[in-house]
Amino acid sequence: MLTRKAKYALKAMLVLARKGTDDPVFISELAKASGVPKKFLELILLELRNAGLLESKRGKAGGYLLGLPAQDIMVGQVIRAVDGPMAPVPCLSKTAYRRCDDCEHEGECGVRLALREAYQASLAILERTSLEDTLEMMAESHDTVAAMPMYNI
Amino acid sequence: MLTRKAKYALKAMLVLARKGTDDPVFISELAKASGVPKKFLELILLELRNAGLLESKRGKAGGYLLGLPAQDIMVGQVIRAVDGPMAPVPCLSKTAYRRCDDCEHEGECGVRLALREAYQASLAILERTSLEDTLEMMAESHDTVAAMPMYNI
DNA sequence: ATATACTCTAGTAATTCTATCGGATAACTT
DNA sequence: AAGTTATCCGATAGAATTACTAGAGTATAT
Repeated sequence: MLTRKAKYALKAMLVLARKGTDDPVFISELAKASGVPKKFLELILLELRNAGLLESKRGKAGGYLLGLPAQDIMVGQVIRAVDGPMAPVPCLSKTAYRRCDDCEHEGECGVRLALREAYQASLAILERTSLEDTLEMMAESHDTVAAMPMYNI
Repeated sequence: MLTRKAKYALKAMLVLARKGTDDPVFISELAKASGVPKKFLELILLELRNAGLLESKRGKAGGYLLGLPAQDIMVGQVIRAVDGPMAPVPCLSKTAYRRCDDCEHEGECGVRLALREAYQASLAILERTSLEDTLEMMAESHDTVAAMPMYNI
């Protein structure tokens, strides 16, 4: 399960991506728009900024804005920035590889092999789905709903 | 990240699958073979049994054995049995669907759409990869290692 | 009977998650 | 220069989850 933190991060990033402006947005505004507790969001935005996904401006008229174009920020990057590595076992992680302390022959580790393909498939998609792509899916799904016949007039 | 519990569950199930016998195996034996703390394993095996993936025999000469043929037990089932639903957000879960309390229009929820494909891809693989398949992969990877030229004679 | 092995309910220490507090720092305004 | 506004950041705290462990109970083979 995704942590609340990662969920909040995605929400906030999507709000910023949809806004599409070059003017920074206040945390308070983002908090309201995304429904995330302001103080918690502060923390999250800071982490996203330290990961290079956001830029910030301090002082009056400060706030946050995307650090890259929305099509260059991948869903996987956002999750990884706040939740850490996504791999089901450390020995499958690309960004934070670590040997499992409990298995001696990694090459033949059943758990690793059982999860490997599933993880790779999921990762491939998370690493090529951008915020922009997500916005498009949102627009489409909205159209779909709107295009559905209204029987209950 | 997979919990240790799920990892232990997979390990134990794989030991049983490899054994391939119809005689029950002691928890203590299983604990030694899989490197899982015995008391903890007890708990895990019980859950796997309650999920129908294992059968048990009580009393002297008791123990555990697979409840189904190894090709009919899927990696995803094992994980779900001990860790609960695998979906990144409850509104994507097939087995434990729940509306997210924080998003009102589910159809247009960005988080849901951002994760949907990746989750489906991963799930599809976890639900069609059996213990038997995993054993085969283990054997293959073992062969591969063994077949590698030995330069350091 | 009795020894053996699973069953099952609690409990617990450690860690992680989900925030919140409060003050420091930066920048804009007047 | 002073005041206002907003981010920065370290510390903290309660709740939930994880990873076990204890111990009493129950079934079964011999």
